[in-house]
Amino acid sequence: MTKPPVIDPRRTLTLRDVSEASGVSEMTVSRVLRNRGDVSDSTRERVLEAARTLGYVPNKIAGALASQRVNLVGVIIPSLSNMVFPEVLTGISDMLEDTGLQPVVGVTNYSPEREEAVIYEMLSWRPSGMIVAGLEHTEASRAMLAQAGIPIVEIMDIDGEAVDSAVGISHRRAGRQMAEAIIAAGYRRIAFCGTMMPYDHRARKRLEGFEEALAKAGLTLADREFYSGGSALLKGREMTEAVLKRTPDVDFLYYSNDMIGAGGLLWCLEKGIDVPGKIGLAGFNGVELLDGLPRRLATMDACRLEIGRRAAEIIAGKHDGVIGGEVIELTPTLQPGDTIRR
Amino acid sequence: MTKPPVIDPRRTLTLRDVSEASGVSEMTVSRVLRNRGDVSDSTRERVLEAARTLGYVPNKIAGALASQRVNLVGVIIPSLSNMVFPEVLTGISDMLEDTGLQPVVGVTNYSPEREEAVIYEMLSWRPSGMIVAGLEHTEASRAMLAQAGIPIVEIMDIDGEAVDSAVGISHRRAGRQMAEAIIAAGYRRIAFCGTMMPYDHRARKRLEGFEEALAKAGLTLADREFYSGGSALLKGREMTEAVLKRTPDVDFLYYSNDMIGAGGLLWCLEKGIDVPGKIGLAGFNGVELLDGLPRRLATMDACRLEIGRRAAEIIAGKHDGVIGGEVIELTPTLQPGDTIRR
DNA sequence: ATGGGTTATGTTACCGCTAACAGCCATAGG
DNA sequence: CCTATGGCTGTTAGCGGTAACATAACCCAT
Repeated sequence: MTKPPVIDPRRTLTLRDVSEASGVSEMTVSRVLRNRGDVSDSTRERVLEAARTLGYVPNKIAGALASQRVNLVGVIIPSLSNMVFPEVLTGISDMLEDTGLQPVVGVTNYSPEREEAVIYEMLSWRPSGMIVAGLEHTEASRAMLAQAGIPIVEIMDIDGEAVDSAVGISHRRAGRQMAEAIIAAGYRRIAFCGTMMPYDHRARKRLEGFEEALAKAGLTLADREFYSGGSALLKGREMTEAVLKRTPDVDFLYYSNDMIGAGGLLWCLEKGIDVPGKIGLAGFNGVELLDGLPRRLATMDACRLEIGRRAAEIIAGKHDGVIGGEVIELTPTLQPGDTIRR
Repeated sequence: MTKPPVIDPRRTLTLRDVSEASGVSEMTVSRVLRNRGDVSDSTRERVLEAARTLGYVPNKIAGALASQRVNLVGVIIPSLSNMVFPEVLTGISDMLEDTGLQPVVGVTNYSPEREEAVIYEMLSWRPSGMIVAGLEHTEASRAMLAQAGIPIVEIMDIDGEAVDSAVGISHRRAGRQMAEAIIAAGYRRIAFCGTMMPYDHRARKRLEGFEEALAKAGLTLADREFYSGGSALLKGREMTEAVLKRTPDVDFLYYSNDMIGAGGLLWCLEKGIDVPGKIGLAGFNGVELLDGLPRRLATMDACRLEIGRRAAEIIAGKHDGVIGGEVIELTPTLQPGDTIRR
């Protein structure tokens, strides 16, 4: 004796429900809903009508399993509160807009272990491609990405070895370039303020490039100060005050990002310090926020939107023919603003 | 004659590969990898070893289809560049941390149509729950959410009708409360600066509540100014200047968010305007940025972290027993800062 | 030896959809 | 008239896992 068919009114609908409601096979319904193959107009109408009135939402899990196709692109970034990454995401979304591909974001909080877990989780959904911030990953992460058999694009940074493709700028060069501009402007007692996070490799590379250029000019950092956590704007103030108290003859402050730079700028202006006469300031990133500040902070644009676009392009382009292994270096432009002497 | 088994070294691995490599059935491998059921230590060892050396990553698509379980929670927000939403996300992630649930973010850019599309897309992956910002959705969106048979939590706002559960604050009440504080401080010529986005319902409700309270005191807005797009800090400056030029006797400016409020504050301080003596200022949100400003802007905390946490809690809690229909009202606290007379 | 209870592993039948192919009908051409 | 062609629809066999049940091996108490 078979169980009576219990019809649960709240169970989720399947193709079969739509097929029964419209009197055609499941396959035809599937074709209609995906706009595939030939279906007569009258049938299409009936199917769409049925799907609409039932409120049918296809099950992509089943679809993806059957078709071996997943329209997702994994995007792995260290943080959302940095403002840099949302902007990269915007670039990615823009470019993916009408490719049928969909970005899915994972956040690592600058932790390599967390990154490894997020990569594993993402790959287990078999995305069509992955975009990962940075070139530094655990051994296992690199192996997983390399094995995945999908296009991988590492973004933001190109100073290092890419698993597959890469789009970014050279942070080492960016640091160097800024140092050269500062030295050319006549500053000599130069200090650095930045993040202490051990895993912010890009900030580290900028500082390395910066010190490299200083060394070439026979200079060394006059002072340095690090922070972690808290309101970046406030930290910028505090660090600036600390450095100037400890090393009063400093004549330039290089910040590892614009937010703390802005804090420093506000503090200097409040104290009536002559910027850029007595002290020059520079940050990094070119954040929109700066437009509203009393004075334009010197900075370097990190090409965030462009990085997102190009990365997405690589993924979308590879959708069919797999090529792989491109490295695209973008060149940030130095925006001297009003905080470096001319 | 059968085809010779072509072993593609780059094809993605399946349970079968691990099972063959370790000499047990696929089922046992599955059990090991999910820590389910009884497996002897020696077998477990062998299986894990095999999986590790092969670099096997499970296929969650297949797993989800078979088990009818998906460990994803859809989170739908209007924007990532608002700083409010990343913070809500942080609250959600924190709370979901060790529930095995994973947030997946979708962005609507404040467009109801886009929201509808994103909801459809998300539901097609059959998530375990959905967290959606706001109470205003298209007819179709509401229907889809209601039909989905999963816990739905609408966040940020509670002034309206929820599909299922809701966690947020009353923006109408928040606006009213701020107006009352301003009036109590003796200000009378009060103007408003805010976003023009037609779909920022929460800003609208705050303004409605604000005007309501003004009316009760026999007052009306002395002026109003709207913006859209661009650097909020800069827009804050521009709007402030515009209002004060057009209506010089204004003695208070209420901003729809802290960023434009901060711009206004910086502008006033630069112009040497006495704040809060001649002009009072207030914003909304309690963003971290404010800590670094020369003066603390009056604002109201929107309970963003708490909202994220509570929403996640509802989703996670319902994982088993479905209850539904809770509405949690959080109460924002007014932070008078230094820009309202006392 | 028998039976009952563990513990550890294997077998079977799907989950909901789609690729690939098969079939059917009408029309057009020979 | 028959066959070729193309448009439309249906059938079959998985995709890669997991739930549920079946089985085997071993233990101990009877």
